[in-house]
Amino acid sequence: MAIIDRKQREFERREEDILDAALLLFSQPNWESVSIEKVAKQAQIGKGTVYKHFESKDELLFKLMLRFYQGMLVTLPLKQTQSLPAVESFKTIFELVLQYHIENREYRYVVEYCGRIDFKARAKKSWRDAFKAIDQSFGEFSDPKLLEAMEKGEIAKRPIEEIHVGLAACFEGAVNMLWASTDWCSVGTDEEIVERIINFMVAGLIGQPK
Amino acid sequence: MAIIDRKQREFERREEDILDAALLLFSQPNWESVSIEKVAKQAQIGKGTVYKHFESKDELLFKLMLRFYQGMLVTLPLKQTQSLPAVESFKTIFELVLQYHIENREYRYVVEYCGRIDFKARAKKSWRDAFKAIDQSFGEFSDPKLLEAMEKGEIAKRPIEEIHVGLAACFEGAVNMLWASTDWCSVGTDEEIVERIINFMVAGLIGQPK
DNA sequence: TATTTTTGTGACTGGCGGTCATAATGTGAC
DNA sequence: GTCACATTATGACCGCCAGTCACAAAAATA
Repeated sequence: MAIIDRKQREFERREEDILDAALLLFSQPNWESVSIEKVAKQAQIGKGTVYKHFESKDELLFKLMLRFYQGMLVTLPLKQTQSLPAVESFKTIFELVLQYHIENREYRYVVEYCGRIDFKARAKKSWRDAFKAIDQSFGEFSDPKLLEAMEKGEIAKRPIEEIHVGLAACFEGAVNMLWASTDWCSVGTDEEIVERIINFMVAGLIGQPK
Repeated sequence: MAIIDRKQREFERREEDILDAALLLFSQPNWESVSIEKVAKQAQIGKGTVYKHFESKDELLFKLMLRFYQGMLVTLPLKQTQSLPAVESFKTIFELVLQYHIENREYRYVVEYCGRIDFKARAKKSWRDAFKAIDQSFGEFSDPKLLEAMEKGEIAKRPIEEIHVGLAACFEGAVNMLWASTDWCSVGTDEEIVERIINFMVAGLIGQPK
């Protein structure tokens, strides 16, 4: 048993090694031309071995994306915002999430790749489920706060889905902006973008009194 | 001269033919596996001929994307919204733009492809300029309305960039949602998404009184 | 040590984007 | 009509990649 455990651990450690090597290469602008063979070389193993751990390049990228979002979920509840008024609390969370994206910019190509329409379309059911679980975590984290804030009249009363969809769209667009900004027509520094987006999101969050 | 003109026209017509053939193939879910050779076959010409018109597959896709946005610019001013109050006018425009995306769903893979971080990173200067010009058209179309609405107190006074960034992010996220919805965990029908997003955007547009 | 099982490997396959020598076509002088 | 020349179209070819698989190396077991 102890042997199986050790082997198991070694196997998993190697998986982490591959992921680390892959992220190192996939964080470079030329990431599209990074082949599995190069990842294998970086991890100092053979190409075939990579396929013992990940059944496709897509799965390797998907696992990296999962690591990114799980890391985000971990950092979120650390900052205690209970004592703040709801709107301030959400503002802090928005800032945290956007900041996390800025600080973990090395994942940008990977995360964007996994957000592509056709990546999603060919994603296996288990991947969709993993993704849904993350979405759900966010919902569980924020929905009680939202409902309470509506009850207290701090934000306009309306179907919670409206806020979900609005914030999700805004986040997605904002992240794309932050991650692409250096390469494309810049729309300002990261800080400027964050500040502007957050003001806009807060306004959308509060909503208009009926 | 007349001959050059005719040849020129024929050449351009063939370019349109290639673009049409390409869109037909690139609008299918398997678009990623569509090679230039298949596009050529669809257009009933040789592979090399395609490269006489477009210096790379990227350029072909870029030209298609331009067609999409130019089409959008054309449809926008058709709907006269001058007489409406600013907020209602913007609401109508939001709806028009989102509707245009829904109705021209066949461009979704192409437009998404050209929005990728690394596509933008390797884009030639002339492509960036073409894109900037489109952005500018949107600005010229909406900025006067925005400033007037601020003056009249219909929306909160603040730097116009805040609205730009917020709306742009929201649009981008919303479009992604609409275009991916069928393939991914659905967040509602197109109509529901549009309605929710628009409410959110309007709230963000109006902003909070200081 | 000998045998079996597990794990690691890189040569190989089919298919891609892009190139380029060559073929096909069109043009204008005579 | 024909011929020399210019223009345009072509697909065989190159280097490269994702993924496979027959086999080699290593580890476990006897």
